[in-house]
Amino acid sequence: MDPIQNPSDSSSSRNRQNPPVAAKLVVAYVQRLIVSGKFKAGDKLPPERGLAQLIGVSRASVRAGLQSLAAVGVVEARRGAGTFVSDGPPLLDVNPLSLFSALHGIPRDELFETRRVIEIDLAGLAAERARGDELAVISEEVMEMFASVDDVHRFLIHDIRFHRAVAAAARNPLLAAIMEMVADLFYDQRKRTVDRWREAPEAAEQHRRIYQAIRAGDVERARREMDTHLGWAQKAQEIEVKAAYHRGEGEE
Amino acid sequence: MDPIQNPSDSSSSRNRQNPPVAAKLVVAYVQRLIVSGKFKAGDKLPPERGLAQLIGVSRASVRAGLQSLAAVGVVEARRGAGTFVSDGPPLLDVNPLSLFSALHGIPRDELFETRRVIEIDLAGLAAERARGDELAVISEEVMEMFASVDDVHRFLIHDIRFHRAVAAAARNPLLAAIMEMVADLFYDQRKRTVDRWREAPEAAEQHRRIYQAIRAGDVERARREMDTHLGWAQKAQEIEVKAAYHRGEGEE
DNA sequence: GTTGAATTTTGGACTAACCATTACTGAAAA
DNA sequence: TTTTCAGTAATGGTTAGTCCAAAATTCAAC
Repeated sequence: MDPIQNPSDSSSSRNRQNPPVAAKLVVAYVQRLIVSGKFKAGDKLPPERGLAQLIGVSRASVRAGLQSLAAVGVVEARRGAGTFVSDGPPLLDVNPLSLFSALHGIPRDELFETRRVIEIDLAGLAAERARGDELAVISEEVMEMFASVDDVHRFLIHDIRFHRAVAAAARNPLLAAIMEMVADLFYDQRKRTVDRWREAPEAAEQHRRIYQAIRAGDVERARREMDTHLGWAQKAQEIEVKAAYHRGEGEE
Repeated sequence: MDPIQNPSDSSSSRNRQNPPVAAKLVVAYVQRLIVSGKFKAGDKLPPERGLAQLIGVSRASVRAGLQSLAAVGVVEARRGAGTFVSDGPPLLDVNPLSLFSALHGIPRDELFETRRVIEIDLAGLAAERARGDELAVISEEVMEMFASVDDVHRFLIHDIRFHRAVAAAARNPLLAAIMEMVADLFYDQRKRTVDRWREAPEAAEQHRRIYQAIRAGDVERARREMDTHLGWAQKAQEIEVKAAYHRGEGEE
């Protein structure tokens, strides 16, 4: 057995108290292999039992470490198959922002403010950088929105995809990931509060304007249209929530 | 040993409700109690053994669930004391963005671009909203920076705190949390690449300018100064990294 | 009343199993 | 030879029990 586990925690992050260190070895281990490039996105990492032996801890600790990595979306476990380095959208499992908002009672407008900060710049960058294929994706989503003004659920899906497509066109995956985290909160809530929606045509129109500004490469206009759209969406959602509340659906 | 496992026993009294996962029950359980307000920030939640019985899963599963919540900073466990709902700075344990950048090979300038998007707005908001005590904290950090231009490590600490103080003054905890995630990437690297640094006085001066703009409530100037500062910092870091590389320290 | 040593509580870790799903292997069928 | 499919191995998910170490609590001694 390992009586002493030399806590040479030279890695990044704040060095917590040394004593309760064991499962963090696993996190550090996997983290190092990812950063050093030995594990790339999509790769399958060694089975838990193997990792346990490699690192010198119990399988339970390996699982604890992998659990942490999975919670922040770095890793993804598939029963029977293995544990893989996350490939696609790097999103958090337990969206911490949602808990965060619940804990600190963040008002809706602060959340919207955050979204505006990020998405306005995203729109501006998209106007600068979008290529033909990226524009095509964006415009398709607008088209689909117009085609589904009567089906709120379907509309929302294309709404999400539109913003995601704009983020992709901005060519900054990091910003895109952040946007998705934040935007998650809203769509999640809207799925519950909205069933009928009279404003869909107006929303589609606003998205169309954003698209045209991006297509024209007009950075300022793209930012402005996105700003307008999000401001409008904020008010719209406030009304929705109030209505839902009055219908007795509350917040839960 | 038992040759046959007799799975047809099917005393499905409390059988697995869902084939997929059961540890998520724990996450859902705690999550619900937080959202519903039964657990507030700082509260101590039931001991693992108790939770296990309450929810009806093994203690190992409880630990798995809490591990996930701890990884995203919702909960905090203190050995011997208990597990508490996170109170103070709500930051992630692992910082997924750091892994994200490693995985997708995000170039430094994209990271800086992200930081600029967020921090410029943060500076603008701070200029709008900062109160006296918040201004005091910011100015103190600038002061400390001037006082430690010869001690790079100490300087960096106050650099971090300055940006954090600005974020606090912007009164948007969500944006602040995001900024910290992104900023982490840089400070983490700089701690390794920088040992001597001739530019500290210039950096301190730039921070001073940002502070004064915020204090004056001049939104546009605050944004401009922050923009300038981050652009300068980006170039400075590029030079540092090259120098470190030439010294043979590489990237790792 | 304060101190300080036992005792209890509680999270951290380990072991040793079993289960459920997925992936793999290889022989029979086409 | 190729396809199919049952059997087997690999692998993550779960459980139970045990021990450890740090923190909190209790309570006797001063």
